Amino acid sequence: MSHPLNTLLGMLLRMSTLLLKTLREEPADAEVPSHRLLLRAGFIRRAAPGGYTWLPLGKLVLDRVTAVVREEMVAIGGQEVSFPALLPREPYDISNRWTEYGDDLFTLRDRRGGEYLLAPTHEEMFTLLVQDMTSSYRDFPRLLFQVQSKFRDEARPRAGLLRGREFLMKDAYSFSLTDAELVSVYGEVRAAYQRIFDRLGLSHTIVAAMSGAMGGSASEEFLATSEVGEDTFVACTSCTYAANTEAVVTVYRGSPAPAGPLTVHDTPSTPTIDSLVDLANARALAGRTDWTAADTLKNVVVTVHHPGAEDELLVIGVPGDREVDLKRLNAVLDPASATLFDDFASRPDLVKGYIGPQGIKVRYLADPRVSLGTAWLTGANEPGKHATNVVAGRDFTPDGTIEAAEVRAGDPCPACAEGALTVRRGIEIGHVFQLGRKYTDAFQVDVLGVDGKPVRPTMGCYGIGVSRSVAAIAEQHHDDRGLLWPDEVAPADVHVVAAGKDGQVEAALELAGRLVATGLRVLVDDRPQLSAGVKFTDAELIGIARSVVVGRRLADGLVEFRDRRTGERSEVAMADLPRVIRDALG
RNA sequence: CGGGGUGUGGCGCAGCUUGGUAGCGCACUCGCUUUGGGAGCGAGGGGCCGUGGGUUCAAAUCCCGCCACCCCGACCA
Repeated sequence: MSHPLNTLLGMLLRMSTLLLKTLREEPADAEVPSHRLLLRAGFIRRAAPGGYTWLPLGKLVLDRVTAVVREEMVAIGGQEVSFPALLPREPYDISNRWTEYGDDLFTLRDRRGGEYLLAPTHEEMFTLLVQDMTSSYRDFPRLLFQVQSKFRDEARPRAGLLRGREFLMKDAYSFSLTDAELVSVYGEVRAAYQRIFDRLGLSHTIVAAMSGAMGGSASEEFLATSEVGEDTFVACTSCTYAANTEAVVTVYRGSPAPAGPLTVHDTPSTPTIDSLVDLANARALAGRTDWTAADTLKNVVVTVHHPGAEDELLVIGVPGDREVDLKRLNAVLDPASATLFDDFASRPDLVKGYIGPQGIKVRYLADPRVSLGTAWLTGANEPGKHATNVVAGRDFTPDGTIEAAEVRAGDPCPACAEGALTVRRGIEIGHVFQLGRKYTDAFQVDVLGVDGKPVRPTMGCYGIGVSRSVAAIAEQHHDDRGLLWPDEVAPADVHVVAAGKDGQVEAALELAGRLVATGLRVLVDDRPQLSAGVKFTDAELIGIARSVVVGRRLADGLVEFRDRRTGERSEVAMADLPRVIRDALG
């Protein structure tokens, strides 16, 4: 319901009429802090599987976040457009993403049977638009963006806003004629992203990343540091290297010692690495009693699923002290995906527990640590037998290397000699990458160059999860009493609480009106017949950092000013309040 | 899609083992009192117990199927 004062510079929100219901109890369905608090404080409501309604308070925050993103994009020359979310199949067939995106794509048919999709991102449409509206080098470079709902049929939506099937995203695309120009635009967008996330109060790390289903190269992610984040990343203790674990490059800095001839040993009942190491030490295989899991070569069989094609069997060799990280594996295989193979009955040549790379009949990819000349204790491809001194390059030759082994804290940094990696978690709030000509090639976009010959533009692609950022902010800015929004995105500048019955509500409204007239955005708790305790608790839950209590000192013309961040509480004359608030807001 | 869990007024839960037609706290409505840290008393309103089938004189409760949601794993902003 609008209020006459909203026409002035500021904004007045009255809790007595606001569509708001705070929840005293924890919602049973919500696990992570942002989800719990946003529900409890009345910012969002679940409306569909993976879909949330933005309530008035939440919508204010969402719009503030959007405004920051928009400002910074415009500041670097971005031009805002808006595409339909409901799109026909054809462009996505041309880019092959109708198939590559797979089950994550929401598809539907119209009444004539025509096939449509709800767009997961808009590379195709931006590319077609630029093709349609440009014709020469004079039209470049261009940076276009939109802020729009995206749709992805996530296998498992989770954690409220953190992973929905419908979510708000800012997606931007740059079109340049030279690689150097792309690098330059990329740098500008990257810098704008840093400003955006700084303004949003999001503590984040920029990490090297894989480019995922969009294709391309030179990819970096902005990860908001958070324990509930779904991404794991590493950072070096002594240099600036940081990477998503998916993108970590394994370094092998050893130099293999000369090895004796390959020897096969009877090793009954040793189908696991642990049992093999125990037996090797007990029997002193090859005269050694210092065998560890790292001396063994573990060979893991996976089924690779290629979109729109036949499945393929693949064996991956990793040091026995490491697991195959399916997340990393899937990242390097993208758009194909892999699952562990377990139908060993159908492949007698693959002896479960005793597989070795020597003479193997399926495609074999090895961890970089399995480098030329290294010797391993591994399976002999016969039940109950293993072999020592199985040397890479002599006894077997992998079909290639693969980054699929788990990354661990303490692993050597690939970028510097002395550093070790630490492992942390984060929420992916932004992603920038140099897409290249994948889409301009697919749509054969050519424009006339200076020399009159056709030039094919190269693209950059830059995304920010806007709704997800709201959740990330909530994750980083809350305490045990509730949310605590950074000033830039708070639903209001100040929360005025009427505590008392002797005219405090009327006085609070009058005071709120005066603050609004100075341009402040004010949330006033003018709910009648509510105890002060309820109002204080709700104020803390909602999380506007500055509050003003109109209460028992009203008769003396005094109110209490509170700053939840500093814990400061002071008595202030009402006349001084606008200045005090301005000072606090900085 | 694999594993685990849960579906009972708006929210949080009990009842289910041992079938008998639904209850508690919060929220909501009305009255009186109360009013600076989640008020008190009294009187009320609101639920085809996720859904379809079965067993039974009788099903929230027992049996079978389905669906939804949450968590963990595999995919993404």
